Amino acid sequence: MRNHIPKPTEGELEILAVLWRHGASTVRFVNEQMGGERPVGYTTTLKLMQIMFEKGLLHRTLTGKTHVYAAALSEQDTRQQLLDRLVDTAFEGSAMRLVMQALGRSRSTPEELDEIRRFLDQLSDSTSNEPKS
Amino acid sequence: MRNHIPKPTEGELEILAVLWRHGASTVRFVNEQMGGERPVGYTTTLKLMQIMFEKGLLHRTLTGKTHVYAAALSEQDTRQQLLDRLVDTAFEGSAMRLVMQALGRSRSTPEELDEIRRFLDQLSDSTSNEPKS
DNA sequence: TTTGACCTACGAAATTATTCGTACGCACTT
DNA sequence: AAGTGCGTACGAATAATTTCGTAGGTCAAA
Repeated sequence: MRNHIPKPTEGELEILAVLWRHGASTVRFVNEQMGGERPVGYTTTLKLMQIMFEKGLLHRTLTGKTHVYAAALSEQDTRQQLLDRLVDTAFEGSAMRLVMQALGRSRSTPEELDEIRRFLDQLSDSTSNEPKS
Repeated sequence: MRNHIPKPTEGELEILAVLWRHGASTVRFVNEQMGGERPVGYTTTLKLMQIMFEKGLLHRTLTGKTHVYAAALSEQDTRQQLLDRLVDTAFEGSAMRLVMQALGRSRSTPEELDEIRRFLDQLSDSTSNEPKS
Protein backbone atom coordinates (compact mmCIF):
# COMPACT_ATOMS: atom_id res chain seq x y z
CA MET A 1 0.00 0.00 0.00
CA ARG A 2 2.87 2.30 0.74
CA ASN A 3 5.89 3.21 -1.25
CA HIS A 4 8.93 1.15 -0.68
CA ILE A 5 11.44 3.47 0.81
CA PRO A 6 14.57 1.82 2.15
CA LYS A 7 14.74 1.26 5.83
CA PRO A 8 16.51 4.02 7.72
CA THR A 9 19.83 3.13 9.27
CA GLU A 10 20.85 3.95 12.80
CA GLY A 11 22.42 7.26 11.87
CA GLU A 12 19.59 8.22 9.60
CA LEU A 13 17.16 7.71 12.39
CA GLU A 14 18.91 10.28 14.49
CA ILE A 15 18.39 12.80 11.79
CA LEU A 16 14.79 11.84 11.30
CA ALA A 17 14.26 12.24 15.01
CA VAL A 18 15.42 15.82 14.85
CA LEU A 19 13.23 16.58 11.87
CA TRP A 20 10.22 15.07 13.53
CA ARG A 21 10.81 16.93 16.72
CA HIS A 22 11.54 20.31 15.19
CA GLY A 23 9.98 20.19 11.78
CA ALA A 24 11.76 20.99 8.54
CA SER A 25 15.29 22.16 9.22
CA THR A 26 18.58 23.10 7.70
CA VAL A 27 21.60 20.85 7.82
CA ARG A 28 23.31 23.13 10.28
CA PHE A 29 20.43 23.05 12.68
CA VAL A 30 20.18 19.30 12.55
CA ASN A 31 23.89 19.00 13.04
CA GLU A 32 23.76 21.19 16.10
CA GLN A 33 20.91 19.25 17.62
CA MET A 34 22.82 16.04 17.34
CA GLY A 35 25.85 17.22 19.22
CA GLY A 36 25.05 15.11 22.23
CA GLU A 37 27.56 12.44 23.09
CA ARG A 38 29.76 12.35 20.08
CA PRO A 39 29.44 15.52 18.04
CA VAL A 40 29.91 14.92 14.38
CA GLY A 41 31.35 17.12 11.66
CA TYR A 42 29.07 19.37 9.70
CA THR A 43 29.87 17.75 6.39
CA THR A 44 29.12 14.37 7.84
CA THR A 45 25.59 15.39 8.59
CA LEU A 46 25.36 17.14 5.25
CA LYS A 47 26.46 14.07 3.37
CA LEU A 48 24.13 11.82 5.24
CA MET A 49 21.20 14.07 4.57
CA GLN A 50 22.10 14.29 0.93
CA ILE A 51 22.12 10.54 0.74
CA MET A 52 18.82 10.37 2.50
CA PHE A 53 17.47 12.82 -0.01
CA GLU A 54 18.62 10.61 -2.86
CA LYS A 55 17.09 7.59 -1.21
CA GLY A 56 13.81 9.43 -0.93
CA LEU A 57 13.91 9.50 2.82
CA LEU A 58 13.90 13.28 2.88
CA HIS A 59 12.38 16.08 0.86
CA ARG A 60 14.01 19.41 0.52
CA THR A 61 13.33 22.87 -0.75
CA LEU A 62 15.76 25.55 -1.66
CA THR A 63 15.15 28.62 0.46
CA GLY A 64 17.44 31.40 -0.49
CA LYS A 65 20.66 29.53 -0.92
CA THR A 66 20.22 26.86 1.67
CA HIS A 67 18.25 23.68 1.62
CA VAL A 68 15.53 23.01 4.11
CA TYR A 69 14.95 19.33 4.66
CA ALA A 70 11.90 17.49 5.86
CA ALA A 71 11.20 13.85 6.55
CA ALA A 72 9.46 12.21 3.63
CA LEU A 73 7.68 9.64 5.69
CA SER A 74 5.59 10.60 8.64
CA GLU A 75 6.85 9.73 12.03
CA GLN A 76 3.91 7.38 12.31
CA ASP A 77 4.74 5.45 9.19
CA THR A 78 8.39 5.15 9.98
CA ARG A 79 7.71 4.08 13.50
CA GLN A 80 5.30 1.49 12.29
CA GLN A 81 7.86 0.19 9.88
CA LEU A 82 10.41 -0.13 12.64
CA LEU A 83 7.95 -1.71 14.98
CA ASP A 84 6.97 -4.26 12.40
CA ARG A 85 10.55 -5.09 11.81
CA LEU A 86 11.25 -5.53 15.49
CA VAL A 87 8.14 -7.58 16.03
CA ASP A 88 9.20 -9.85 13.23
CA THR A 89 12.80 -10.29 14.18
CA ALA A 90 12.64 -10.35 17.94
CA PHE A 91 9.07 -11.05 19.01
CA GLU A 92 8.15 -13.92 16.79
CA GLY A 93 5.67 -11.80 14.96
CA SER A 94 3.60 -11.15 18.03
CA ALA A 95 2.86 -7.50 18.67
CA MET A 96 1.20 -8.50 21.91
CA ARG A 97 4.41 -9.87 23.22
CA LEU A 98 6.11 -6.64 22.42
CA VAL A 99 3.44 -4.61 24.12
CA MET A 100 3.56 -6.66 27.26
CA GLN A 101 7.26 -6.44 27.53
CA ALA A 102 7.29 -2.72 26.86
CA LEU A 103 4.67 -2.20 29.52
CA GLY A 104 6.46 -4.38 31.96
CA ARG A 105 9.49 -2.23 32.29
CA SER A 106 8.39 1.27 31.56
CA ARG A 107 7.78 3.23 34.71
CA SER A 108 4.36 4.36 33.73
CA THR A 109 2.24 6.73 35.73
CA PRO A 110 -1.30 5.69 36.62
CA GLU A 111 -2.47 8.33 34.19
CA GLU A 112 -0.62 6.73 31.37
CA LEU A 113 -1.97 3.37 32.27
CA ASP A 114 -5.45 4.81 32.24
CA GLU A 115 -4.82 6.25 28.88
CA ILE A 116 -3.96 2.87 27.60
CA ARG A 117 -7.09 1.39 29.13
CA ARG A 118 -9.21 3.89 27.35
CA PHE A 119 -7.42 3.09 24.19
CA LEU A 120 -8.04 -0.60 24.71
CA ASP A 121 -11.72 0.02 25.23
CA GLN A 122 -11.85 1.88 22.01
CA LEU A 123 -10.18 -1.00 20.26
CA SER A 124 -12.56 -3.52 21.77
CA ASP A 125 -15.52 -1.55 20.48
CA SER A 126 -14.33 -1.30 16.97
CA THR A 127 -13.23 -4.89 16.68
CA SER A 128 -16.49 -6.22 18.03
CA ASN A 129 -18.43 -4.20 15.49
CA GLU A 130 -16.46 -5.16 12.51
CA PRO A 131 -16.72 -8.29 10.45
CA LYS A 132 -13.72 -10.41 11.13
CA SER A 133 -12.65 -10.15 7.49
CA MET B 1 23.56 -4.44 36.53
CA ARG B 2 23.90 -6.52 33.45
CA ASN B 3 26.94 -7.38 31.47
CA HIS B 4 27.70 -5.21 28.56
CA ILE B 5 27.44 -7.43 25.58
CA PRO B 6 27.57 -5.67 22.24
CA LYS B 7 24.31 -4.98 20.57
CA PRO B 8 23.32 -7.62 18.08
CA THR B 9 23.35 -6.57 14.48
CA GLU B 10 20.56 -7.23 12.04
CA GLY B 11 22.00 -10.50 10.85
CA GLU B 12 22.86 -11.64 14.32
CA LEU B 13 19.30 -11.12 15.37
CA GLU B 14 18.10 -13.57 12.78
CA ILE B 15 20.30 -16.18 14.29
CA LEU B 16 19.24 -15.37 17.80
CA ALA B 17 15.64 -15.66 16.71
CA VAL B 18 16.22 -19.22 15.57
CA LEU B 19 18.00 -20.14 18.77
CA TRP B 20 15.22 -18.69 20.87
CA ARG B 21 12.57 -20.45 18.91
CA HIS B 22 14.24 -23.83 18.76
CA GLY B 23 16.68 -23.85 21.60
CA ALA B 24 20.36 -24.68 21.31
CA SER B 25 21.20 -25.72 17.78
CA THR B 26 23.95 -26.59 15.38
CA VAL B 27 25.13 -24.24 12.69
CA ARG B 28 23.57 -26.41 10.04
CA PHE B 29 20.19 -26.32 11.63
CA VAL B 30 20.26 -22.59 12.06
CA ASN B 31 21.35 -22.15 8.52
CA GLU B 32 18.49 -24.25 7.28
CA GLN B 33 15.95 -22.36 9.30
CA MET B 34 17.06 -19.08 7.83
CA GLY B 35 16.56 -20.09 4.26
CA GLY B 36 13.55 -17.85 3.86
CA GLU B 37 13.84 -15.12 1.27
CA ARG B 38 17.49 -15.11 0.49
CA PRO B 39 19.15 -18.34 1.50
CA VAL B 40 22.67 -17.86 2.64
CA GLY B 41 25.72 -20.10 2.39
CA TYR B 42 26.54 -22.48 5.18
CA THR B 43 29.91 -20.93 5.89
CA THR B 44 28.31 -17.54 6.11
CA THR B 45 26.15 -18.65 8.97
CA LEU B 46 29.08 -20.49 10.49
CA LYS B 47 31.27 -17.44 10.39
CA LEU B 48 28.64 -15.22 11.84
CA MET B 49 28.01 -17.59 14.68
CA GLN B 50 31.70 -17.89 15.37
CA ILE B 51 31.93 -14.14 15.59
CA MET B 52 28.95 -14.03 17.88
CA PHE B 53 30.63 -16.60 20.03
CA GLU B 54 33.74 -14.47 20.28
CA LYS B 55 31.66 -11.45 21.12
CA GLY B 56 30.01 -13.39 23.89
CA LEU B 57 26.62 -13.33 22.25
CA LEU B 58 26.52 -17.12 22.07
CA HIS B 59 27.68 -20.01 24.15
CA ARG B 60 28.64 -23.30 22.66
CA THR B 61 29.46 -26.82 23.66
CA LEU B 62 31.26 -29.43 21.71
CA THR B 63 29.04 -32.41 21.24
CA GLY B 64 30.81 -35.17 19.44
CA LYS B 65 32.57 -33.20 16.77
CA THR B 66 30.10 -30.46 16.20
CA HIS B 67 29.34 -27.36 18.17
CA VAL B 68 25.96 -26.71 19.63
CA TYR B 69 25.25 -23.05 20.10
CA ALA B 70 22.91 -21.27 22.46
CA ALA B 71 22.04 -17.63 22.97
CA ALA B 72 24.03 -16.15 25.85
CA LEU B 73 21.49 -13.54 26.74
CA SER B 74 17.95 -14.46 27.50
CA GLU B 75 15.40 -13.59 24.94
CA GLN B 76 13.90 -11.26 27.51
CA ASP B 77 17.05 -9.32 28.05
CA THR B 78 17.82 -8.96 24.41
CA ARG B 79 14.31 -7.96 23.61
CA GLN B 80 14.41 -5.36 26.29
CA GLN B 81 17.64 -4.04 24.95
CA LEU B 82 16.17 -3.75 21.50
CA LEU B 83 13.02 -2.17 22.78
CA ASP B 84 14.97 0.37 24.73
CA ARG B 85 16.99 1.16 21.68
CA LEU B 86 13.91 1.62 19.56
CA VAL B 87 12.15 3.70 22.17
CA ASP B 88 15.15 5.95 22.36
CA THR B 89 15.78 6.36 18.69
CA ALA B 90 12.29 6.45 17.30
CA PHE B 91 9.86 7.16 20.10
CA GLU B 92 11.52 10.03 21.85
CA GLY B 93 12.14 7.91 24.86
CA SER B 94 8.49 7.28 25.49
CA ALA B 95 7.58 3.64 25.91
CA MET B 96 3.94 4.66 26.10
CA ARG B 97 4.07 6.00 22.62
CA LEU B 98 5.48 2.77 21.41
CA VAL B 99 2.83 0.75 23.16
CA MET B 100 0.02 2.80 21.78
CA GLN B 101 1.28 2.57 18.28
CA ALA B 102 1.88 -1.14 18.54
CA LEU B 103 -1.60 -1.64 19.84
CA GLY B 104 -3.11 0.54 17.19
CA ARG B 105 -2.22 -1.67 14.35
CA SER B 106 -1.97 -5.16 15.67
CA ARG B 107 -5.08 -7.13 14.91
CA SER B 108 -5.64 -8.19 18.44
CA THR B 109 -8.33 -10.53 19.56
CA PRO B 110 -10.60 -9.46 22.42
CA GLU B 111 -8.87 -12.09 24.48
CA GLU B 112 -5.53 -10.54 23.94
CA LEU B 113 -6.87 -7.15 24.81
CA ASP B 114 -8.26 -8.58 28.01
CA GLU B 115 -4.93 -10.04 28.79
CA ILE B 116 -3.39 -6.65 28.52
CA ARG B 117 -6.08 -5.18 30.74
CA ARG B 118 -5.30 -7.66 33.43
CA PHE B 119 -1.69 -6.88 33.05
CA LEU B 120 -2.40 -3.19 33.39
CA ASP B 121 -4.37 -3.78 36.56
CA GLN B 122 -1.46 -5.64 37.98
CA LEU B 123 0.82 -2.78 37.15
CA SER B 124 -1.51 -0.26 38.72
CA ASP B 125 -1.51 -2.21 41.94
CA SER B 126 2.19 -2.46 42.23
CA THR B 127 2.89 1.12 41.32
CA SER B 128 0.34 2.44 43.78
CA ASN B 129 1.95 0.46 46.58
CA GLU B 130 5.48 1.44 45.92
CA PRO B 131 7.26 4.59 46.95
CA LYS B 132 7.54 6.82 43.96
CA SER B 133 11.34 6.78 43.86
C1' DT C 1 42.54 -46.47 0.63
C1' DT C 2 39.70 -43.66 -1.90
C1' DT C 3 35.41 -41.13 -1.95
C1' DG C 4 31.75 -38.46 0.03
C1' DA C 5 29.49 -36.11 3.61
C1' DC C 6 30.03 -33.70 7.41
C1' DC C 7 32.48 -30.47 10.45
C1' DT C 8 35.68 -26.34 11.91
C1' DA C 9 38.71 -22.43 11.07
C1' DC C 10 40.35 -18.71 8.72
C1' DG C 11 41.44 -15.13 5.15
C1' DA C 12 39.74 -11.98 2.39
C1' DA C 13 36.35 -10.03 -0.94
C1' DA C 14 31.96 -7.53 -1.25
C1' DT C 15 28.71 -4.66 0.60
C1' DT C 16 26.93 -0.96 3.67
C1' DA C 17 27.39 2.86 6.68
C1' DT C 18 29.78 6.56 8.48
C1' DT C 19 33.05 10.07 8.49
C1' DC C 20 35.45 13.88 6.75
C1' DG C 21 38.70 16.66 3.57
C1' DT C 22 38.69 19.61 -0.10
C1' DA C 23 36.88 22.47 -3.72
C1' DC C 24 33.90 25.80 -4.98
C1' DG C 25 30.10 29.54 -4.96
C1' DC C 26 27.91 33.60 -3.02
C1' DA C 27 27.17 37.57 0.00
C1' DC C 28 29.07 40.70 3.09
C1' DT C 29 32.58 43.36 5.40
C1' DT C 30 36.98 45.56 5.45
C1' DA D 1 39.94 43.22 -4.14
C1' DA D 2 40.95 40.17 -0.30
C1' DG D 3 39.18 37.94 3.77
C1' DT D 4 35.48 35.75 6.45
C1' DG D 5 31.50 33.02 7.04
C1' DC D 6 28.33 29.90 5.53
C1' DG D 7 26.34 27.13 2.13
C1' DT D 8 26.60 22.85 -1.47
C1' DA D 9 28.72 18.92 -3.79
C1' DC D 10 31.53 15.17 -4.17
C1' DG D 11 35.45 11.83 -3.73
C1' DA D 12 37.41 8.88 -0.93
C1' DA D 13 39.13 6.96 3.64
C1' DT D 14 37.42 4.17 7.44
C1' DA D 15 34.71 1.16 9.84
C1' DA D 16 31.33 -2.27 10.38
C1' DT D 17 28.74 -6.13 8.54
C1' DT D 18 28.02 -9.85 5.61
C1' DT D 19 29.41 -13.07 2.40
C1' DC D 20 31.90 -16.95 0.78
C1' DG D 21 36.07 -19.77 -0.94
C1' DT D 22 39.38 -22.81 0.42
C1' DA D 23 41.94 -25.80 3.47
C1' DG D 24 42.09 -29.49 6.43
C1' DG D 25 40.04 -32.88 9.94
C1' DT D 26 37.10 -37.07 11.00
C1' DC D 27 34.18 -40.86 10.13
C1' DA D 28 32.01 -44.48 7.53
C1' DA D 29 30.66 -46.71 3.39
C1' DA D 30 32.34 -48.50 -1.09
